[in-house]
Order: sequence, then structure tokens, then C-alpha cells
Amino acid sequence: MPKSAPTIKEIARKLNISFSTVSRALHDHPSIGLGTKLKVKKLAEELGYEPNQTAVFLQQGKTYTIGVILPHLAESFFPAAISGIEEVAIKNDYVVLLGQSLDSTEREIMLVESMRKHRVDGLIISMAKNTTNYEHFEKLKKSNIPIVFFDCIPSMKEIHTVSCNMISGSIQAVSYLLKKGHRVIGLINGPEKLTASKERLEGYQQALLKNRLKFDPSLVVNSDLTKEGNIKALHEILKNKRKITAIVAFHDNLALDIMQELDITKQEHKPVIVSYANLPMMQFLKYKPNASVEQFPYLQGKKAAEIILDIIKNKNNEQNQNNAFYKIILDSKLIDYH
Amino acid sequence: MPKSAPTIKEIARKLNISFSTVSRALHDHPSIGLGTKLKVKKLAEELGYEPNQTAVFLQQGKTYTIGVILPHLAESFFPAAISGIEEVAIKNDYVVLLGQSLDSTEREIMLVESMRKHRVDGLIISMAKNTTNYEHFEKLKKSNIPIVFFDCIPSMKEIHTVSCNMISGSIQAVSYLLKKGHRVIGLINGPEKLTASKERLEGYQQALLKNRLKFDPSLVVNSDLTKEGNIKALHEILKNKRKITAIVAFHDNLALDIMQELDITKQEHKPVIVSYANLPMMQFLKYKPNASVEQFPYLQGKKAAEIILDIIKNKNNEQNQNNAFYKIILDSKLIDYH
DNA sequence: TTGAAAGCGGTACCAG
DNA sequence: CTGGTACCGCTTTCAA
Repeated sequence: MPKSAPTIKEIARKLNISFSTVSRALHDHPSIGLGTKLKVKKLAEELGYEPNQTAVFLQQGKTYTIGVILPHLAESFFPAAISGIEEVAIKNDYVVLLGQSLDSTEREIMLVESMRKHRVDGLIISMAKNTTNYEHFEKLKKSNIPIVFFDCIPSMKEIHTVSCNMISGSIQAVSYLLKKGHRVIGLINGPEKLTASKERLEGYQQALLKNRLKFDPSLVVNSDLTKEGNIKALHEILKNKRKITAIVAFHDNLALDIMQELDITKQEHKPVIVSYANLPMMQFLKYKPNASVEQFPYLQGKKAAEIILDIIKNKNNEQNQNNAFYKIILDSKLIDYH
Repeated sequence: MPKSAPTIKEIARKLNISFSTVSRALHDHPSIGLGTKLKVKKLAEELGYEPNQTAVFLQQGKTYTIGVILPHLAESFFPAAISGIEEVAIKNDYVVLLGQSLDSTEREIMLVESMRKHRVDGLIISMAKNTTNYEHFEKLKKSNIPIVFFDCIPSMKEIHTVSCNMISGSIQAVSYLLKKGHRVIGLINGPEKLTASKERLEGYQQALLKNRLKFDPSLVVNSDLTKEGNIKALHEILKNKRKITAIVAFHDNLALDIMQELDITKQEHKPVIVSYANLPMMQFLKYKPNASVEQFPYLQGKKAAEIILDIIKNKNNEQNQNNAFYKIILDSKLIDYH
């Protein structure tokens, strides 16, 4: 006997009352006899009755589930973001459906489909790095499932976004180095087309400008962010005629690779490094960046979740239709390790 | 007009046929007119019809969702495990509901409740470290929701488990050190009552025995795994009259802490270290463990997911009731970094 | 080949 | 205060 979960009807039958009465009793409906109420509650307790939420969901047309799709969990950025999302979700009696796209568009599409099928009430997405076709997102909008994008955001109009302004952090990073007396500062950036890369470059330039220094394009190289690419970029930048004393690295991971390479190749004057991410592991390194730009993933996740819940809850409000779009931009911040 | 998703009935109405016909047409039911079938499919396509899975779920009594509850995502062990779970889930058209207990029993209970309410088909759990009361798990079993425990497993009878045998890895670790000539090997273990600690100690002793060496209890200390605790344990063990040349550390994180401390306090002869976890970041350290024991989290996750799906699918098979319990034990393996 | 109707587990309205 | 009933969206059996 695979004792299936007890239902409201079973309780009704055993008590010889109608199941609507049972339903009301369980909900403390005001107009219900105290006696029956107690009887019902007692039996429900005994049977270990639990309302079948899927039934409730069906008739409410909601699932109290928010889907989260992100590239992967390997980078500590994303676990932190999820934690922020989960925190808000839990407080609102929502639950989190997780999917990793592994930076594959194909898989991202699959996940979006799957979450749509499961009728999530809303979706929070950090897009796969190389997704360029946004049909699956459009389809989602058509299905009337709200999305909030964060971190890696598609260039679509009329979407909700949460992101971290890297420009401010970049300015801080470069200013920090300038204040320490560095004048020839290299920038090993990510792929040129990435917004993230553009923002870093922008900040780099602005900081120079502020200090009335001329921007020298030969001090900037791009890496494809693979280990080999990073090392190649390092050597390329070190070839510069001017003596580079400091490097701004696109990401802590890139910093790790080039620091290792600097170590292996035994450079005599190791450049000072400033990077991005503020990975927790950094503190354990001996030769580490002097500082790293924090992007507050937890906060980003939290914000994204708050927004999606807000949208879900106001979905049927006439006013909020198709007009306002959230664009939350947090400021990044340089964390000094010394 | 918050255009709600089109339903089977709408299609039926527009086509002036009954909605059961529509349902069948959509499912390629054999006994359906080719003409109507095409008409229906065409309109469904146009309207962007998608079956409401929550309705399907309700009547199937399934949600195609598996819940995963684990302490947190900060340690790379868990993201890897999730990836394994997700892989299997996706292949089987299941979806993953995630919850982090943050090693709080209270929160774990909450999550279990929440997942029960959402009627997950099965649950995969790595228990919060200090959970000692198992009522919430028992309740789950009563609700007929299958659970597979992995990694941190409660001491309950009649449960399904996936775990990694740390004894074999520990033997390898100590043997490795012995082969290198070390004779005075310290063990900085975790909290005494943890299974994980017991297994490490067990392996430590067995390896000594195999090599006809005497076990010296004074070479073993326990840490509470906080940073302070780790450092304290290190100094305690270094006080030993015998000269410790190698240390087996409970976990890479502990190794990190004590290596940092050894560095700071400028010990002249730094002991060789072997630890557990094989964290990806280890490769970037200069002073790093010589080797680390891998626990194959991805595989553990994968196995756990396979089991839970197997149970779910055979749930209504008479045979499989309450008899067999999976106890999968993977072997750990020492990874040499040199 | 198609329609009608029951039922999955609830909620909520209308009667009485 | 309680029972009856319609309905949420879909699958499936029974009849026609």
C-alpha cells in the first residue's frame, strides 16, 4: 500500500461531513463550528495531512517558484548571487529552481523552456557569455513570465536589469595605482565586445584623464580569458617599450594566471596587480593582487529577487503594464588587501 | 490585457470541437482525423499554446522536480555535486529545486517543509553539520517522499546513501608520506564525533599498521575547523616532543589556514602537508599541500540523482517497497600535486 | 473519429 | 454553520 498522501476528501469521508467544510475548518474560516473545527484539525494532524500545493497552485495560477539560470556555480560570484536570491525568496515563501547554462546558448534555451514548462512565476537570468540570439527570452516575455537579468545582460530593450557599475571601480583601481606613484599602468582586459571590458577600459581612461595623464593604447591588451590567452596577453603587454610597473587585470582569475606566470618566469620586478572580483581565496595567496574590485554579487542577487517578486505581485495591476523597467545599478568598490 | 496563456479549451472553442479532441490531437492520438489534427496543431502553434504542466502534474501526482538541500555553495564541493545532480535531472526531464541550509538545523527544517509543500518527487540532502534531531526527515519518509543522503549523512536506519569512503584515501595519503620517508606524521583532524574525522583517523591508523609502525595518539589533534581552531591545533601539534615532518590536514581549508600560519610565524622547516578536497584553487598556491584527497563530488551528485530517479520511477512497484536500501560508497583518491 | 464526463486536490460562492 | 457545486487545465475512459 503505497499510502498516498491524505486528502481533504478523505478527512471529510471519515468525519461524515462535506469536504468544503473541512477546507474551511482548516483555514479557520470564521463561520465554522468550534466543535467540527477541532475535530477536523485533530484528524488532519493524526493523518499527517498536508494541503497539496500543486492543486492550490493550479487554481491560483501561480507556482511560488522563481527560476534562476546562470552560467555555472564554479565562480564564487554566482553562489553568492544565489544566496542573495534565496534569502529574499525564502522570506516570501518562494522557492528557487536552479539551472546552469554552462555558458552554452543551446543549454540556456533548454533551461528556459524547462522553466517555462514548470510555470515559474518569474525568472532571474545571468546570460551565457556568448548568447547573441534572444528569441528564447522574447518567447518568455510573450508567455508573460517576467525576467530580471543581472550580471551578464542581453542588449534588449524593455527589460529589467540589475548590474554593477564597473566604471566606478575601475576609476578607483587606477587612481589607487596612480596614488602609489605608478605612471605606466597596463590593462589586461577581457574580450573587447563584452560590456564588462568596455566599462573597465572606460574607467581606466577616465582615471587617467582626471589625473591629466595621456592614454596610451599600447598599454591595453585583450585576452580571451583562457589560461593560454591570459599568459599570452601578459607577455604581449610586458613587451611594451615603457616599463610597466602595475597591471589592472580583468578578473582575479586572470590575475591568478598571470601571477603564476610571472612567478614561473621569474620576472625580477613583479608588477603590482589590481584586479576584479575579490575572490575569497585571494587572502591565502602570498603574491596576490594589491586590491580587487568587489561587485557585490549577494546584493545583486537580492535586488534581482526583490524586483522579480515585486513584478509578480503587481502583475495584475493595470498601471504597471509594460511601462516602467527597473534598471538597478550598484556601484563597485575597490577592496585594498594591505 | 494581461493575456493569460492559451488553454486547450480556447483552442477547442475557436475550432468548434470538443477540448478532449484537442487534447488527443496534440498528443498524436492514433484515432484522430488527420484534418483535425493538423488544424489543431496549427492553431496551437499560432496561439503559442503550451500545456500547463501544473495541471498535468496535478493529475499525474508528480512534479518532475527533485529538491536538493545542502549546507551552502561556498565550498566547491557542493557546486560540483549539484552539477552532477543537474546533469542527470536534465536528461530525465526533471528540474532542480535548491535550498541552502547554511548548516542551521532550523533552516534545514524550514527547507524540508517548503519542499514538501511543493511536492517534490524526491529529495537529495547533505545534512547540516550539527543536525542531531531527525524528525523532519522521518516526516518526509512518512509523506512517502524518497530521500537520498550524501556527504553528510544522518545516523538513521533504512535510508539511501551515497558517500565517499575516506578511509581508502587516508591510507593512500599516509602511505604517500611514509614512502617519502616521513616517520613522524601529525594528523590535524576535524571534530571528533564527525564520521569524516573518524574515517580519516581510521585510515591513518591502518596505514601505520600496514607499515608496522606504532600509532602515537599524541600526534593527533582535533580542530573545530574555525580559523582560530585550526591555528591553535597547529601550534598544539608542533609542540610535540618528536619532530613532525609531515601533517595530514582534515581539509584543504584547514591546510590553507595552517600553511598561512606556518608562513607568518616563519617556521624554518615547514612540514609537508597532505589534505583533503582537492580544491581547484590549490594549484595557484606556492606553498601548497603535496597532495590532496579527491572525493568526487560530481560523481556523488550524479549517483544520488540516479538513485532518486530510480526510486521515483519504481515507486509503485510492489517489490521495491521498504526493502532494499541503496548504500553507494565511492572510493576517494589521493591526487599528487607534484 | 469525436464528444461527454469524471477526476486530480483544492478554493470559493451560493443556498439553505 | 454547513452542504452542494462550479472551476482551475488537463488526461482518460466510456459512449456514441
